[in-house]
Amino acid sequence: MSNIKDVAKLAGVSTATVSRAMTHPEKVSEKTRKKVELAVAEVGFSPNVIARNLRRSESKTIVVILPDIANMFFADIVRGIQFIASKNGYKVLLGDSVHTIEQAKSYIDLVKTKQADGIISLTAELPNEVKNGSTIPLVMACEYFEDFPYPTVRVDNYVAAKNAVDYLLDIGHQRVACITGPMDNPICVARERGYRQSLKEATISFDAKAVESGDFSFESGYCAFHRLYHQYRMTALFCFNDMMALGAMRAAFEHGINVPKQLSIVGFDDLPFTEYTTPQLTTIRQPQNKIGETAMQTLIHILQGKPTVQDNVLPIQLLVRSSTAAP
Amino acid sequence: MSNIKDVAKLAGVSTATVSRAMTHPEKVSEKTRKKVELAVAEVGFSPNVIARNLRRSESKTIVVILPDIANMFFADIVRGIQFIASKNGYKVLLGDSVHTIEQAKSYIDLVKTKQADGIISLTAELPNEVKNGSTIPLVMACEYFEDFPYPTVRVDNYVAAKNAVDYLLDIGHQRVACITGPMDNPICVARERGYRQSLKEATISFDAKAVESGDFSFESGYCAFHRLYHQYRMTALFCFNDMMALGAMRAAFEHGINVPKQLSIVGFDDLPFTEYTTPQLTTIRQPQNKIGETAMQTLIHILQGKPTVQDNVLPIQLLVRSSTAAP
DNA sequence: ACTGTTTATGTAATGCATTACATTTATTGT
DNA sequence: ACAATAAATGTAATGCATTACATAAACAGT
Repeated sequence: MSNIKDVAKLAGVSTATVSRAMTHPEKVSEKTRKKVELAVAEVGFSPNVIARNLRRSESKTIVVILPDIANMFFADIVRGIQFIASKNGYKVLLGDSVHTIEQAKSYIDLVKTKQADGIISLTAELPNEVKNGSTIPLVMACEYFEDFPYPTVRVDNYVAAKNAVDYLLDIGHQRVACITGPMDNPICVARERGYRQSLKEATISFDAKAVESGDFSFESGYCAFHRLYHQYRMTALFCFNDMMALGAMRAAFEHGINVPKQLSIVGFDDLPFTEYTTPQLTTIRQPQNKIGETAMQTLIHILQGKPTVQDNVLPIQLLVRSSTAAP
Repeated sequence: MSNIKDVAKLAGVSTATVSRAMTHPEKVSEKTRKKVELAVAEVGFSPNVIARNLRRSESKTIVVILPDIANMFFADIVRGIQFIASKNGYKVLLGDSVHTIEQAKSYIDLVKTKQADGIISLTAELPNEVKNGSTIPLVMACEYFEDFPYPTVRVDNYVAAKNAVDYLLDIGHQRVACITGPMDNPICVARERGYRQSLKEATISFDAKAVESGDFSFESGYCAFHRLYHQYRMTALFCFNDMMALGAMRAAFEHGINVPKQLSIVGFDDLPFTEYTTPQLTTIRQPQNKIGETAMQTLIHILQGKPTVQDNVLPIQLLVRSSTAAP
């Protein structure tokens, strides 16, 4: 492979001029630029980015840590990240932490070893050294935790959950059950608050029997439904994510319960295939793409030393489809 | 950040010794190694990988080009790739080409500029310079095309399709329709051959009215079903992928056709959520994870200059679930 | 004790582009 | 036409780890 010296020799100029001609064309005379361009084309030169990175001590690469690459929810977030990243000359390294802090750490180390400039984390399962604050350029998307020292991009989970339940109450439901996620997750805590607040405002008293928790998986939704079925007579069910909603829907189907005629179900996330299920799932749409874009934009600002918004809260949207109806 | 010189000074040895102590510990005396390790810990040194990469002119990074990051089908392939990659000290850069050759090219350029060591492509939408053969270390997974000059990892699409249709015929179907993908795709050509061969062996004559083509999307499956419905009386339907199968299922549902009682449907791919649909989809499982692992392993072999298998064909599996039944 | 080998360590070149600083060339003003 | 300023280009140091080669130290054999 040819290097900058070859070009310099061929063009009859110094390497400095070649470098300038390529990266700061305005600092070089028209004539020389032409000569250099010609020489570049002639030898088919493209700069060794590793050498450049070494010199500039930056990598123009960012790492996205996500807990599970197979989770559809992240696909559009990653897309948004990539869109803004490539627009700004950044590459995106995808790090599947498989829900382990150790893996996450290995990705964070890429920043320490100058292989990456910053991190966008889609999981709160991070090493403590990071959680407690560090100098690493990091943006958190979706997840977050108390006293978080990094910029965050997320939706208002409280409001989202409240909207969903408000809607169910609005169309006439009185007995609204709920399948939550793991309650050590701040997101879930916020959603549960929304659920409770909505009931409260409708002067419906909270019933612990109406709430079961899952772990965001289809199976856990399926099981939670069975538990609910035996302890609470509901006409509507709000699930903290779509996978659990689908699990519940399956369970309902097996009990011979018609959705939405006998039971309305609302999910959360708007996974890409929820409109392909039968019935199509009513759900809360998170602006995944926008979340990704905002996170990347924020990270770029950090890397450029610009001021950043510490807490980006993006709007959600209730998508009413055919899994809900009046009781 | 500390560098190797700091460590060398603190340990009272040369930088060469520090480097050796870290990368080839056996070439250094017990005593010195201890000293170096101590010094490394003391200053919190981790080698600047960019500098190392520059020296070694390798990046220990590979790029996965995929046509659509939001397509679930690729998730497990990427996982398999990442598993083997990280086992071997490689990082994985994910490149969403958004079905454009231009984007693909920009990822391939990463190899030319030494930012990546090789490519795994999950799409055949590649620039011609690559298609016609080049010196770039590249492995193709799933897709392929005629006279392909790179190692390939794939399933036998002919056999897979034949298995699927054989199964439908075995359980008693006589009128088996088919929704194909784009017929300029070698994969689809192979699958169609399988479909035809299966019919032929059962002495059922091929009927062009029984075949409609889609573009692998849910919508195209939905539309193709409508067309088929009006031109062919089928009791079973084989779709070239799961998304189209789901689209067809929805269309059937809207026609009041019960699946599987009145119509059996078979998909292809085994997307992660096909077991969560109602009814659960009978489909051909591709060993996605294994495909990814094999592709990465093959790429590593190429990078190490070892001999490689040119065409890796992995076994498929027919998953009989509840979208199929005897007519 | 002395030569011949191993083994350990150091020296310095290398990979390549970038950029501060120095020098040369071109332009402007009088 | 000459000084003064601006613009263009060159020189060489820099980022950092690696490794071929050179030297020094340790060990083995007689």
